[in-house]
Amino acid sequence: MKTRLIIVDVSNFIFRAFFAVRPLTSPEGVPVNAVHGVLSMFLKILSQYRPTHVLLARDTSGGSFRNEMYDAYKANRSEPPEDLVPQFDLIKRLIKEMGLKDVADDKYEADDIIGSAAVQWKDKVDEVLIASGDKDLMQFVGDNVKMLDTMKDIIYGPDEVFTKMGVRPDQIVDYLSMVGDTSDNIPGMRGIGAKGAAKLLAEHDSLDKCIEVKDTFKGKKLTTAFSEHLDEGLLSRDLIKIVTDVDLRLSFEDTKTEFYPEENLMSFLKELGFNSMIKRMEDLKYQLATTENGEEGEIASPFVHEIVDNDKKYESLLKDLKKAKEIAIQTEYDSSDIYARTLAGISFTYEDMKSVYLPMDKANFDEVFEATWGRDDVTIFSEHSKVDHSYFFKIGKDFKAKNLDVVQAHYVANPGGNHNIKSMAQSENVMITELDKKNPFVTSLLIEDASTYSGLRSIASYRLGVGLLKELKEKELMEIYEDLDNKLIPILARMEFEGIHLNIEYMKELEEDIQEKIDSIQSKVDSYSEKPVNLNSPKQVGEFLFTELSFPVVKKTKTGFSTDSSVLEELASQNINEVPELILKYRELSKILSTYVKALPSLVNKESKRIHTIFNQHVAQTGRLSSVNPNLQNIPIRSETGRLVRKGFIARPGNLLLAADYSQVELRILAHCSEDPTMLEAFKNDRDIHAQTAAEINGHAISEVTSNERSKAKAVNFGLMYGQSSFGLAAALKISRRDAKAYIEKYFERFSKIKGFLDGLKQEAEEKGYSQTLYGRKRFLPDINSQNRTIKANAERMAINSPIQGTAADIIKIAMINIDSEISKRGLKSKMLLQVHDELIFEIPENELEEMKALVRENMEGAIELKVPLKVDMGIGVNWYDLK
DNA sequence: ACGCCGGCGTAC
DNA sequence: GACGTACGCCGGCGTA
Repeated sequence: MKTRLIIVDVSNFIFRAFFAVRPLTSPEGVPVNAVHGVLSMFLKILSQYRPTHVLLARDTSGGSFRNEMYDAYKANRSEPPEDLVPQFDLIKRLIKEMGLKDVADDKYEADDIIGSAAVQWKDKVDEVLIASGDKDLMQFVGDNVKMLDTMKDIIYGPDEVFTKMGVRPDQIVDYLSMVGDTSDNIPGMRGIGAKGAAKLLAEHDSLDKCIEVKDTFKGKKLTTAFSEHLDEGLLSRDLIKIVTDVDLRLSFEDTKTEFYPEENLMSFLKELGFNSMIKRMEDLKYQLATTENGEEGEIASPFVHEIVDNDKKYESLLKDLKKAKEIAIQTEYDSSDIYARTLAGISFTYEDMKSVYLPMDKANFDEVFEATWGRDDVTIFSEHSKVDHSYFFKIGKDFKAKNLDVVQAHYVANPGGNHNIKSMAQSENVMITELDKKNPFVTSLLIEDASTYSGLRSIASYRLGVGLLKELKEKELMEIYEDLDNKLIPILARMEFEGIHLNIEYMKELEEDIQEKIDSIQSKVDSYSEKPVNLNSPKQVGEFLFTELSFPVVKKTKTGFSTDSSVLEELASQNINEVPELILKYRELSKILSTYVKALPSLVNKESKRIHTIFNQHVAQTGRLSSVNPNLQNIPIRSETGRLVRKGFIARPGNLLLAADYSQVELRILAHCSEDPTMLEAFKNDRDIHAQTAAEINGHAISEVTSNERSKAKAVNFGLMYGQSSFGLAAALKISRRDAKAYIEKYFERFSKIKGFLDGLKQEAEEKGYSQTLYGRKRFLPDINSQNRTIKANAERMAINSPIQGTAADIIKIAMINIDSEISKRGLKSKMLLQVHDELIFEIPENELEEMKALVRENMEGAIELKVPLKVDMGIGVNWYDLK
């Protein structure tokens, strides 16, 4: 077995861990986040990089000989943060309990210990890995010495060092001597930067050689650097140079690592409250035990990745698949193009720790399908089942198996979490640390790498799937997953697959029209300025308005003057000149041009000639969908110019577009939940809700409400669902804070049940730690009991908004599911194309119009029974613009 | 050259 | 500090 020594820069680990891990305290109230982070990194090193020997290098609290050499050495370092200080001793104890060997020395820094160990022991071992983020240590990289960045999972050998730094490892000292190192307050040579240093060393090889020929240098910067700052360079070099003959007081053999978590360690972890770490330890023990007999010259991995490369293996895979009740499947496509992609390979996991990779050229897809997705007595765990669904639509296959999409399930169980496979594996203790974040196409990989890459993912899905089934049940979220989100997956796949037609010629014309207007505005603005102003740059606009033209500053952002539309409107109202108004117009037009008119045509699919957005169902924390590439949920409608973009979205010949949108769905949900009699009554009688609100507040009849009164009431109706304060309302309505406050008070007097309901939402969230929709979808709000007022207030607004927004999202999901099933039951040709939160858009053959209108209305209005009716408005047209 | 972030603006 | 949920463009800045 190959031997591998890993030397860990503990100090570097501690600081990185402290800042990377959120604050955490032990049951006794001691901060322990850095301890947790460091332990996590140790475990990762042990499980992922399988060292046979480990040495931990520590700093001591006092300075080193370098401080005697140079007063300012590390002078820019501040004291360690208060919360970190008590953790140093805990980490020392952790190292002891883990049985790891560490070295520290009063006179030297961790770097010197690392350098000494690397140099003194490198011939005794096959490979040395230095685990640190410190560039300085790259000077030791050589044939069998490498740097390991555990945060990024990158190993730097000589070539990688050259790629990253532009110099060879043996030039690193000279390189840093010239460039300097701000983190250690090492001056370097003023006037020489990264590029310059790399160039000099490429030409002259070393700093000494550069000094020999410095008189031939051209250019002021370079000659000054070598005449005036050479001393700093030489001092820097002495500081950077790492000592390699420190007496380590222990032998290479002493660092041999046999890691068996013992009772003392476990009880220490319990003291710290690291319960999940205990499970990771067990896993690690299991992994280490199962892989002790790695092959000669190999570093062992606990996972087995098989490749199906002959008929016998293929037949045996099919046999195994047919028997399995739970299969994790990782499909690998050759492209992200929904029409062009084909399946390149599949990785299967049906027993723990093992994957089987099937390159599709070795397989009969129909047979594979029948053994897996085509069965109704199997559960399939996978990472992106929507993609598989749309692929099966394309090739005409019927997905019958029970589907557990681990991303979607993880989202339902933890809507605020991160759902990429690597972070899920980490947070769910699945212990697959070998995963990396990249998502290459397997067609760009060697088959061995493809099988490992894909196989790790199928293994992760398998382990995640098993855990998530349990978690969904425990959190009472199984119904949300099964009845809503999971059922929606194939429907979204179908919508994405259908896409929507874009009239490219029209977009081209619109582009020219708008560009012309923009150019004319730009030239008008330029006449007010000495130099041309890039109106797309808030920085330049700010300097132009507030410095050159001396407009009064309205508000600031953290980087400078604010120039947003509210500021520009304020400036425009001062009637000083036309510039603020011109900029407002410019902003509006350039937004439409760049984000929509120019961008959309480039996203038309070559083959289908349509735009295929991707609907994400695991992003918005309330349960809403989101739409990307492009986002078809924010196509302009409010301004007329923007609205013209909608004319570009057209129906197929012989078809019409039908838009059906819920009227005031969120306010109806609010009325239902709060049971406010006035509001219930207004909706039951289908009154104009905002006018009715205004009538109530102002104490007169609905017929006497002015448009100003109505818009005030509308602003409050919306604002209160977002948890808006009087401050926010005042800003929105441009009225005084006092008036806004009085208005809100009057509102709550008149709608007293609403106040009680909203307060109840906050209180419930405080007690339970989460908010909930009518259907039971949860959003966890860990900040709801924060001591920090701002953070708590934020969480409170989420506690108010999420149940309302989330219930609306649940309702439209149900409508979509029912409509889809009704369309297929009746064999209609109509297609659901888009969802825009409270609106569905269909493409309908003309002869199905009346039937579809009735069907859509019935299923949208009937999606849920509330104490008020749900109301749907419809529009029909040949393009999206006309749907009003 | 590329990636990330802030500012801004679009939708519901 | 102050209005919830998203996505994407651009400029500017740092190399994460």
